[in-house]
Amino acid sequence: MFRGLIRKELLMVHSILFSNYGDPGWWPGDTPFEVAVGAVLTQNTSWDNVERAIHNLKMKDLISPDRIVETTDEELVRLVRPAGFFNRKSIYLKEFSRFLVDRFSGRVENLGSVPLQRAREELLSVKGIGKETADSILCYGASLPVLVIDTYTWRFLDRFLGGSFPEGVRKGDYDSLQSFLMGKLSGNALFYNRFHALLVLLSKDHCRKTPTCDPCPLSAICSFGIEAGNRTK
DNA sequence: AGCCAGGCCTGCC
DNA sequence: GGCAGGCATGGC
Repeated sequence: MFRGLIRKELLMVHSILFSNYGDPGWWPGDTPFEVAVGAVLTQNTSWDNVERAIHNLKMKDLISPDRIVETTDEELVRLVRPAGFFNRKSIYLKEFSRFLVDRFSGRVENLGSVPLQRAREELLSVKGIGKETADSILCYGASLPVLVIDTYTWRFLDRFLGGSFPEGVRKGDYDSLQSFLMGKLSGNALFYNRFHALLVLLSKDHCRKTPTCDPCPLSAICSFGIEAGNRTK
């Protein structure tokens, strides 16, 4: 049977998680460009490995689109290596940097100078920038009102709803889940920022392969937690 | 030892 | 327009 998911319930999730975790203060990074670099490097990669790569770039003063553009591919590959997929990611970073310099004066913040949908499309035209990476750059780098969808978001929702998805949302369909959640939440940039970040914190603590629902802050309203609770009684 | 981690591109069909 | 296969490191 289909379990509904309404605005009120989603706001409750946010409220509970915010009380539990506080303001996540995302995304880690000293500058918007560093946030964007992290978004590219973390593709299918643990954050620990990304930090090593960012550290390497910082040591060479390369957290700057102008500097990355003028760096040799060999050097970039060497520095990005700890983040994995280094042959691709080094190219992605350079393509993104060139795009940013050419189109937005090298400033991630300037993505907000054009209509949001337009900025997203332009980002998606860059090789190596897919939907999640584009939205991460827009939300966490440029502080624009976009909700990031990632594997944590899917896993949370799957568990929370007990294996089903809302009407119109199909598993793996990024745009459908994003428009569903943003339509329900109708939040501002800060709200979307926090909502996604809080879901990641929750998922890392509780929504793993072998879920640890006790003491999950959502156990009272999550269908998976309720089932687990019932089983133990 | 093998699986996993905040994807994305390419080449098939 | 969906779907496998490839990409690669470091931690557990």
